[in-house]
Formats: sequence, structure tokens, C-alpha cells
Amino acid sequence: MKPAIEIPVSIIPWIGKTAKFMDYYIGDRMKENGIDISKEQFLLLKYLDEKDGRVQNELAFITNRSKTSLTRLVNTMQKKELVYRSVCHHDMRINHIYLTELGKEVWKKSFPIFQSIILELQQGIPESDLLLVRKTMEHIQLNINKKTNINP
Amino acid sequence: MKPAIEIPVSIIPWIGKTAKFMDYYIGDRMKENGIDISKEQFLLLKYLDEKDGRVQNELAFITNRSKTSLTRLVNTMQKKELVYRSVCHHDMRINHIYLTELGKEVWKKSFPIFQSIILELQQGIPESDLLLVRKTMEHIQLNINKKTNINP
DNA sequence: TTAACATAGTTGCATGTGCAACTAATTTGA
DNA sequence: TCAAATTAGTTGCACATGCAACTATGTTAA
Repeated sequence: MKPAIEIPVSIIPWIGKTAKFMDYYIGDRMKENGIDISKEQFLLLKYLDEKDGRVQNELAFITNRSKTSLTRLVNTMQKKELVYRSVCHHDMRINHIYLTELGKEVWKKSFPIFQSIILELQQGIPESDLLLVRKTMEHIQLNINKKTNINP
Repeated sequence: MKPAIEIPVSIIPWIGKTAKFMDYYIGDRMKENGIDISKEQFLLLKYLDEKDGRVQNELAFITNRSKTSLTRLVNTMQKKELVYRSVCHHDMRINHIYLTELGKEVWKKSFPIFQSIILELQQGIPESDLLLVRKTMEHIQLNINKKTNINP
């Protein structure tokens, strides 16, 4: 029998797996509460509630998505009538994205549920641990940027 | 100006974002090293290297995927000639999945690279922090299972 | 023995993702 | 001023993912 592959105290796979489980869980709980939007769509509602009429490019940047992915996310949400596009008067290349009335409603309904899901997920974890995890996540992201940003 | 949405010391979005960044980074570094397989494919190679000829169902279970997703992952890897299917003699519903010679080669080539990527990502993080993060990830997963497994 | 149930895997449909190549609009610079 | 470069967004292609419905095979129980 070959020994299992050992990686010195690796947390990387744990993070990926936990993120995946969290996504499933969030999706299930949302559906249970009659909210039929994906986590990605939820996030876009969040950023638009914060500031409506953002430009697609900006949304792609703050959600860390490719512009392709964002185009399609907006397509989907437009079909569901959660958001609408509006071409910029000053620069016809640009689309501003706005929440529809339905989009606003869905956001208002889903936000408290999302918040309670987060509390469920973190239940029983001391605040000091939460802070340390967050710090470590930041550290990993810094390690990535250090290697990636060759052009400043 | 509306205040940003506050969630009491939430790490959930951090975990998701970090996982996403890690995935991009792992993909990029793999490609840099001439290895053209996704993280998912890599993981399957890992489990098959550990024990060849596993059943599709088993692979779906240990990788936390739907059987649909696994079917398609195997399809893709079969096209690339990394693995092959073999119908079980005792039960014709079952497929055993085996590594091809190419699959074994790719695994041998990619594993050390993967390992070094992990070290890069964790660089500068004290071991005690790594252990605490892992413990917290386990805690979150337990919180999820507690709610999910209504039928034991 | 054979009808009912259970299991393994595949397929259709919907979603999300990125890269490269593309279109259309705007800015820049010689 | 007008060709070249830049920018915003879309589209084709490839991959990953899940649910529900389906096929094929195997098991069980009346």
C-alpha cells in the first residue's frame, strides 16, 4: 500500500473544500427561503444596492470576475428582470447597470437571510479565531499578489 | 451615501474570495509549467494515483461532486487520454477508472509543482496559524453538517 | 419467479467561468 | 485631421457544476 501524499501542514485544500461546502449550503438555504438567485447574483445585487448604476467594468473588477463572466451574469439577471442596462450618454461603449424594482425587493428579502446564514456558519467559533483566519486569508492573498503583479 | 453593509466579523466572504484567488493562481502556475490540466483533473489524478481503478461513484464521493459532474470530468480526461473506463465484470453498471501511462506521467510531473505552489501560498504564515485555520475550517464544515444531516 | 425497488451512470437543461478574437466607440498622436 | 492605439462590451469555444429525468442493470420480496 502506497502512503497517502503528505504536504507539510497544508491548509490550501481545506480552504477550497470549505468554500465549496459553504456555497452549497448558502444556495440550499436561499432556496429554502424561496429565493431563487445564485450567490453570484446575490453579490451583484449587493454592490448595486450599495451604489446603483455602476459600470459593467467596475462590477467585474470589484467582484473579481472576467468581463465575459460579468456580461453573462448581467444577461441572466436581465432575463430575470432583476437589473437593466442603460447605455451611457457620454460614452456609448459603456453600460450602466441598475436595479429594477424587483431587484431591490429581492435584495431586501435576501440580505437578512444571507446574514443569518453567515452567523450559522460561524457559530461557536471564538472571535479571536475569526480575526486570525481573516488575517491569514489576507496573507495568502498578499502572497499571490506578490508573485502575480510583476507590472505595477 | 449609504453605509456599506456590515456583517459582524464575517470571514465567510474572505474564505470564498481566497479560494477563488488560489484557484486562479494554481491554474496559472500549472500552465506556466506546461501542465494543461485543471485543478479538478489534478485532484482526480491524485486519487487515482493513491488507488487506481476506483469506481466512479467512489470518486464522486471523495471529491464531493455530483455523479453528473464526475461523469463529465472523466469524459474530458478520457478525451485527453489521461484515464480510461473499464466496465466491472461482476456488475455491469459499474465503471472502474484507471490511469493511462500518460495520466501517470502527468501526475508525476504535476505533483511536485503543486506542492511547491502550496508552499508559496503559505509562505510566511506561522505553523500555529495554519493549524488554527485548519481547525476553523473543520468547525465550519461541522456547522454545515449539523444543519444538513437531518437523516443520520 | 417476477414485479417492485435500488443503484450506477448518462443526458438535457440551466448556470457560471475564462481566454482569445471580435465589434464598436473613443482617445491619442504625428 | 485622420490613422493607430485603447477601451467596453460581446461572442465562440472549452470547461465545470447540479438537478431532474432517463437507461440499464442488479437486488429483493411477495
